[in-house]
Amino acid sequence: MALSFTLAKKQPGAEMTSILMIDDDVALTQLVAEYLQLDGYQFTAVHQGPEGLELAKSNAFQLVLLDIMLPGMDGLTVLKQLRQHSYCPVLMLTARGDEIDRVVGLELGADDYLAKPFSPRELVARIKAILRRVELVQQQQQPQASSLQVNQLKLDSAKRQICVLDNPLVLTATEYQILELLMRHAGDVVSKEDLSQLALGKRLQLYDRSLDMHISNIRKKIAQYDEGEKIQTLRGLGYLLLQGEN
Amino acid sequence: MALSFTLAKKQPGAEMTSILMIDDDVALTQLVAEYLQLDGYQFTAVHQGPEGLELAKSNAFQLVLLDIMLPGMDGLTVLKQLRQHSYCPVLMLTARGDEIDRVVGLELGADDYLAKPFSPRELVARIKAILRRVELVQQQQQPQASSLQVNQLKLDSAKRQICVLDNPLVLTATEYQILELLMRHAGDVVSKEDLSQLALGKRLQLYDRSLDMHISNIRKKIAQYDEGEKIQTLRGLGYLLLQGEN
DNA sequence: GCAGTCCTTTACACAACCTTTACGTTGGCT
DNA sequence: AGCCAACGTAAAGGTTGTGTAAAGGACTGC
Repeated sequence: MALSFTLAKKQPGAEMTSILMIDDDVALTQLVAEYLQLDGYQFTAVHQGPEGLELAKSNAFQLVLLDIMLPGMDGLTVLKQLRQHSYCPVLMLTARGDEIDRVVGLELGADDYLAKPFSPRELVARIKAILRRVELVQQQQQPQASSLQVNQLKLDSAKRQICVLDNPLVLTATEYQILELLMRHAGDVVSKEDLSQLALGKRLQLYDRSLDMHISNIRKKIAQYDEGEKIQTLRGLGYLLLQGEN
Repeated sequence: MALSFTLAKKQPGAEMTSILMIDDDVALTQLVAEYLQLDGYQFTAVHQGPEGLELAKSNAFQLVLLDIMLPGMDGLTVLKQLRQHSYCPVLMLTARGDEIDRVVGLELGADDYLAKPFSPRELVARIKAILRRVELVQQQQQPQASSLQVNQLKLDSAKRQICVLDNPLVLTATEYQILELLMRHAGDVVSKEDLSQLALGKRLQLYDRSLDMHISNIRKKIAQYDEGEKIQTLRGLGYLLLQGEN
């Protein structure tokens, strides 16, 4: 028998963001529960691997906090099995300095990691970063305007071309991706982390300057035709293409 | 997030693109259902081989997602039997690193493969790539202008001849096909993958340089008569015949 | 068989590209 | 002011994709 799925309608705002935590440390999960509920998240905690895996696989959660040191089923195993079914974002919780787990975890498809002990504030910040990025990605999957204009910049995504004052820019594939992202979010700050993951396809590492170089090169190319059109830097936050009058 | 999603419009009144998924993993089919419906596709899932085969044979679907590991009837068997009746495009879903299934599948006429676990984003991208290519093929089967001119190049498809500054080029069948494709899409980037599938009739493999050689030979032949008329390379993207003034 | 034609593979050179390095500058902080 | 982390960018380094000659196969017609 053929099953046809109809899409459950998602009301904006009606649905809370649900977070699942898989960690055997009950006291810790209670602490985290308090903080996340204060921030308006729906929170669920389980203390065993298999149980957590089942819940995570249900795709009922927008994010999973996964402890690596778990009794019974190892956290990395949980992650590996989860990844067979779901791309639900996972934030790993590792013992301090456990470099190996961290690397393996990221390779298995974790979205971020956080070393224990962590401050609740930092946890919330990481969670927000992941969720914001997921939303960016989903936005990118939506059909997008094939052409748009920001000040003197004109984007033609069918031709993969960006023009400044009607002069086509000669951009590399990466430069094009970065500039397109900035244009599609003109007026918003785009963080370096987001740019790196979406355009370069890798997490931003400490002392990684390659994104800065791409921005530098894009600026140089734009400046050939228009000295006024500038990518703004917001120190510590990211980059911004100003929308509207200069 | 906005609830109302606009569909990527094809022709007015054209029916929706229907996709059939044959996979025993119910949770996975539900996840895929959500994503594809968000993208405006009509989606149907079945969990058994024979049932899927029947549906696929009905030609009611523009594309079939086919899991290789199926209980009852093996995915490769389904594919083989489907190919006796239909040329409906098939995207195989294989276990990671299952090289053998992949190769056999492509030989049996699958259009692409995707290793599990995959990200919904990647799945959508692959689907779009296949559908775009299918559209290109159908476009080619339509009656097309029997002659057209791009800069100094003149195509006479009745004679299967292409002239540069009125000098007929001596092209092999493959070279003619490639150049015709580029001319009919002058001004657009044509990916190496598309060129390979449409002109050479095979998927582009890693380290496969034969397309490069054909391009090289075509360039040489064109250059005999006109040094200015050039096939442009867009690194990592494909080739392009510039339309209009040089 | 053999020659001819065509497609593909191999091999090497090169160019484009991305990243890293290194050093200079800026801007927020105490 | 002085410090320090973040940023700008030129130059060097490493990687990858492309150009192309030449060799290797596959096929055809004689």
